[in-house]
Amino acid sequence: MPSVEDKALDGEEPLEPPSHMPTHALHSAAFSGMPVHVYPFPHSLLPAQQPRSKRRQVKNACTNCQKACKKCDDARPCLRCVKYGVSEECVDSQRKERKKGIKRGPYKKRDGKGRACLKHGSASRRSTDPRGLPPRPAILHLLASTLSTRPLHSKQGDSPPVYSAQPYFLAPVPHMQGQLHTVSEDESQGYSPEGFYQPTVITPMPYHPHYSIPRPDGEGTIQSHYPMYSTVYPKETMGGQGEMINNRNGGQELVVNSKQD
DNA sequence: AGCCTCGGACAGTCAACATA
DNA sequence: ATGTTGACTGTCCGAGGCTA
Repeated sequence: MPSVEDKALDGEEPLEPPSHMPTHALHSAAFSGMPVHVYPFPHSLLPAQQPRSKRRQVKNACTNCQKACKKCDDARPCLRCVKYGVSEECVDSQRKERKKGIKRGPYKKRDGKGRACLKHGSASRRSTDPRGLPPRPAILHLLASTLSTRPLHSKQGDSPPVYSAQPYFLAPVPHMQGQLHTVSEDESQGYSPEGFYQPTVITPMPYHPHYSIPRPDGEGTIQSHYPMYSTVYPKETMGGQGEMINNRNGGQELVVNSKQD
């Protein structure tokens, strides 16, 4: 069973998916002047052809994560090592040299239908809905900073991390029910019979790439470039070693010394 | 509940091969 | 020279077991 903290690290399920339509709104809002409630969109009702976001792998996991077969990240120390207080052991694993000179048989010709490689056929698997449903337009994507989840990519020296949006839908407050966009029979196939507004995409707020953690000496906080995970870091992991630097995102971050003399 | 282990699916890489 | 293919290698999901 994956532990809760691994889930938190993974950010795969930022919110517990409701068993059916949610009964309470996350919060209220106004959309196009209309009062609405914002609900997390039930995963079970997400269009099946919506691709499950492709698993993204880091280029090089640290030795600890590699050993534990757990998700690593590009930062050093990685989140997992920081969490377990082994930041100083968080080093890139060595990659073996690729074998060379291996002879290959003749190639199978493609018959003009996409890639022959079925082993990597995730794209074709995702492209069609098993129910034959037409593609649905995007459901409203709202990204609240407190609900933001995991980076699609996050790499030191790379562009700032991009975070995926959690799908939400807007529903009118109860007295507005009569103004619902009603989903046609065709549209509703495989989806909630309950109405929701015409799919609308709100551009996500840019992810704020910093979070604060208390300094070990109690003097203020430290800004780092990880998302705000639910995990609570043990105090000893900060250890007092390391130094504060200004990062390129305009904040400060703690650089942990890998070795102490 | 949290942590550890580990089998195996998945993803990325890149050299061999094909072709313009 | 450039594109394609597929073998190779690494990552990490997810299930099961163990411990506190």
